[in-house]
Amino acid sequence: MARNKYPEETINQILTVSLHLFVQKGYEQTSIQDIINGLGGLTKGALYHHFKSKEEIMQAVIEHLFKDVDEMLSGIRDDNELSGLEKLQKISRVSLGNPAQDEMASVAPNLLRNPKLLAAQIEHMIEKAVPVYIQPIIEQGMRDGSIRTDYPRELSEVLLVLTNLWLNPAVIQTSPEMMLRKVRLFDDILKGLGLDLFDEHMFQRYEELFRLSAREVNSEN
Amino acid sequence: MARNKYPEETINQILTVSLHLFVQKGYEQTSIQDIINGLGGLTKGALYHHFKSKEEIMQAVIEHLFKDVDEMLSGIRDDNELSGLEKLQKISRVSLGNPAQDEMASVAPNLLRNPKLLAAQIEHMIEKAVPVYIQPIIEQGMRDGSIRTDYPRELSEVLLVLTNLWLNPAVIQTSPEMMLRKVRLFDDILKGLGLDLFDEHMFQRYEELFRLSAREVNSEN
DNA sequence: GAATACATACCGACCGATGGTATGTATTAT
DNA sequence: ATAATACATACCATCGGTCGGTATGTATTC
Repeated sequence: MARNKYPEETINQILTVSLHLFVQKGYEQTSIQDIINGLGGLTKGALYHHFKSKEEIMQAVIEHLFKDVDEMLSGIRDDNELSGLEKLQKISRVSLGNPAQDEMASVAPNLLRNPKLLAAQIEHMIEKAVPVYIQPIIEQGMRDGSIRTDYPRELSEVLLVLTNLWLNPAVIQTSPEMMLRKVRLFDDILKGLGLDLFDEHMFQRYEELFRLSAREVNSEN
Repeated sequence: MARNKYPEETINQILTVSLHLFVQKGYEQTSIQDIINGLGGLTKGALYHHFKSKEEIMQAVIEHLFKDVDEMLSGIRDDNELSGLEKLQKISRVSLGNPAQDEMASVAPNLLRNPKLLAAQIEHMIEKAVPVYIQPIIEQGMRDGSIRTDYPRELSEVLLVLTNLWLNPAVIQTSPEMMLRKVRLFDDILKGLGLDLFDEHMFQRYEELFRLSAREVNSEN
């Protein structure tokens, strides 16, 4: 293949193809040859010129995968108009608001069959999302009086563990009915901690989703 | 190598060696040759006579790994002397009671570096521990009046997700100090749900653990 | 209680595919 | 012109797995 004047394009293509394969077939089940085959003429030498190992490709893919959510979180964190609580509300509205459209979930239907990706998500959550975004927001909430807790760090972790793992259908497959029940219990838990993240509007979305799916099941007869 | 009159011994040896390697180096990083090398003269042919793939060895190892905890859980579940709540209390006493001695945690210090094992644990939790043990116990508690909830299934999942993932130092590495704070927040969450799982005695253990570690840090000067 | 028939435990050479490397060549930047 | 870069090609050790074969066990028959 002819040499590309703009090697970034090549790199991006490698990452795009790899992302698709890693997410579809799983990291371990994707061979370097699979990636090369999806690259339209590019060869192994080219790939190993840009990345020094399969693992490094994975790392780059992960980074790219979390870039969007990181930008969303930092945008909300740095919004000067909102209280701590309002920021948390906004985050849960965005990340739980469109249950079907979550990029990660939509492409990786079952993270348990993709353990490497699952571990990467947990690691990102603990090493980055909690200390860099959620915990600072909660601490702001403690200062501005919108959130009251003795455990900012620990509460951040609980919030993310529950939303990103327990409420994540890519980790625990969940029917719309059960998802509605889960969200209600989640709301109970948060209310018990003095946190009020959800408005009626959000429940209505899940209820609608539930009613839609129920109708589908009925119409299958 | 001479033929073994009791082939179960051979199988058990394969499983023992594999468990050690999988847990120490990780599943993907353990080669069949590694296992064979640890087997004292047994060869590849023998190994593949007893197991048809590396994956099947992993499955057998996992099963063996969860046998103990399963027996503990079913024993408590079938205890006719206890209320539902008392059973939950007993379970958390046993599984959170000796933080350092948890078999799984002690052998696999970092599950994020062993994603396959992590996924297996989550799967076991959702597919078995919740529906077979915890949920029935909670439903008993609803009948005998010791537990009040509208979400037996969902509450079971939350309990296990928080204890087995969030409170699991093999998943999220945690200092004794932070572990104490986590357990306190966990207790707050449960109390908010009307669940009272912990007695003072348990907190004292974690506090003691904390004080011990603090002294260690001081004596390092 | 031999002889026979079959099942099981194990051996070790071999296979294609895998992730990775070494080296060569053409193109671009300086 | 020359150095750096983008890519190709040939090659490597190791990987998980297969297969034909042997030795040793057990059950059945005579």
